[in-house]
Amino acid sequence: MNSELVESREYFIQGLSRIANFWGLPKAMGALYAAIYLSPTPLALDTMCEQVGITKGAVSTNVRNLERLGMIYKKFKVGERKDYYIAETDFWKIVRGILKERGKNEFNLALKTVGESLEILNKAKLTKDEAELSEFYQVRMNEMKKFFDSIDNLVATVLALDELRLKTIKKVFGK
Amino acid sequence: MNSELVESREYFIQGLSRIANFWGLPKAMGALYAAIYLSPTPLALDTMCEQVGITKGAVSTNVRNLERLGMIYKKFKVGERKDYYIAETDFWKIVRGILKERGKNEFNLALKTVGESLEILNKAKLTKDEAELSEFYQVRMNEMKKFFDSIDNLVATVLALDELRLKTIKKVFGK
DNA sequence: TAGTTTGTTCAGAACTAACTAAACAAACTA
DNA sequence: TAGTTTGTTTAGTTAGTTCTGAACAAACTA
Repeated sequence: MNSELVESREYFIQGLSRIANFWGLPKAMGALYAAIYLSPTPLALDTMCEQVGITKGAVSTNVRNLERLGMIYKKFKVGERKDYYIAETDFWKIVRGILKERGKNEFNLALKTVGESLEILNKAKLTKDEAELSEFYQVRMNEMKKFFDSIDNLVATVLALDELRLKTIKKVFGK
Repeated sequence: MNSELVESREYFIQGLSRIANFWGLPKAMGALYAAIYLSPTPLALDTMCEQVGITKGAVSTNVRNLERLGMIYKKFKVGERKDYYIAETDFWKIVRGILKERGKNEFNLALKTVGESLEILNKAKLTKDEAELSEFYQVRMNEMKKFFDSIDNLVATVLALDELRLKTIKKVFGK
C-alpha cells in the first residue's frame, strides 16, 4: 500500500493512543479504536495486532472493553470463524454511553461518600463547643452534596433528553 | 476532639481520595482538598501532614497543584511564617477552571492530531485505486475533527458565558 | 482422532506515577 | 554567627497498571 496512506494511518493511530493516555485510558484502547475507525471493512484480531503492534492477548482484552463502552461492535461474517469489528461513528452516542456507565458508578460514589459522612455526624453526641464545629462540617458537606446532586441531575437530564429523541444538542453543536 | 467528629472527617477525606483516584488524579490531592475544605480555619502544611497522613514533600507538591487548579488559595497571616490555605467553595468555578486548563491542553492535542493526519493525506500522490481509500480516510478524519471542534466550541461557550457573568447555568442547576 | 484456527485467561515482566526520606534553600531568631 | 522553622526539590522506593508470552479452551477440518 502507498506509504503516505500508511504513514497517515499510523500517525492517526499514534495520536489517538496519546489522547487515550491523556484521559487515563490504556494507550492500546485508543490505538485499536483508531485502527477500526479507519478501516473501510470490518477488522479481525490478527489485522489489529499488525496495525497496532501489540499481542493478541492485549487486543482481546482491550477490544472487549471498547465493546463494553459501545465504541465498537462485532460484525459477524457468515462462513467465517473470525470475529470482525466495526467502529461506532456517532461520537455523541459514545459520550452518552460513557456518561451512562461512568455516571452510575462515580457520581453515585460521590453522593454516597458525602451522605455517609453526614450520617456519622448525625449520630454523634456532642458537647457544647463541639456542636459549633459539627455545624460547620454539616454546612460544608451539604453544600458539596448539593453540587453532586446537580451534576447527577445534569447527566440524567442529558440522557433523558436523548431517550426522548430530542436532537437539540446535536443541532446546536453541529453534528 | 470528639471521636465521631474525627471519624466523620476521616471518612470524608478518605471518600474524596477515592473520588480523585477514580478520575485519575492523585489520591493525596483529593484528601488534601477535603481536609482544607472541612477546616473552619486556614490550614498549614504540618496540620495537613497529620490529618492526611503523608509526608510534607507530598503535601508541598499536591498543594501546589490544587492551587494551580484554583481549588485552594493561600491565606497569609501577619506575623506568621507558615503558609495557610483555604478552600474554594464554588464548585462550578472549580469545574470551569479545570475546563480552562484541560481544554487548552487536551482538546487542542486532539484537534492537532487529526489535523496533521489529514495533512499527510493531502500531500500524498496516489494511484487510482488508492484514491478511494484516501477518500474514506479523509471522510472519517474530518468527521472526527468536526466532533472535536464541537467540543472545543462547547467548552469555549461555557467559559465565555461565565466571563459575561451570565449565571444561567447556576440558576438552572440549582447552585 | 490429531491437527488447525481463533480467541481468552493468567502469571509475570516492564513500565508509570506517586510517595518517602533526606538533602537543600530561604527566611527568620538569638 | 549558628541554630530554628518552614517549604521545595530530588533520588530512590513502592504500588498499581498494562502488556507479553504461553498455556488453555472451543470450534472447526481432514
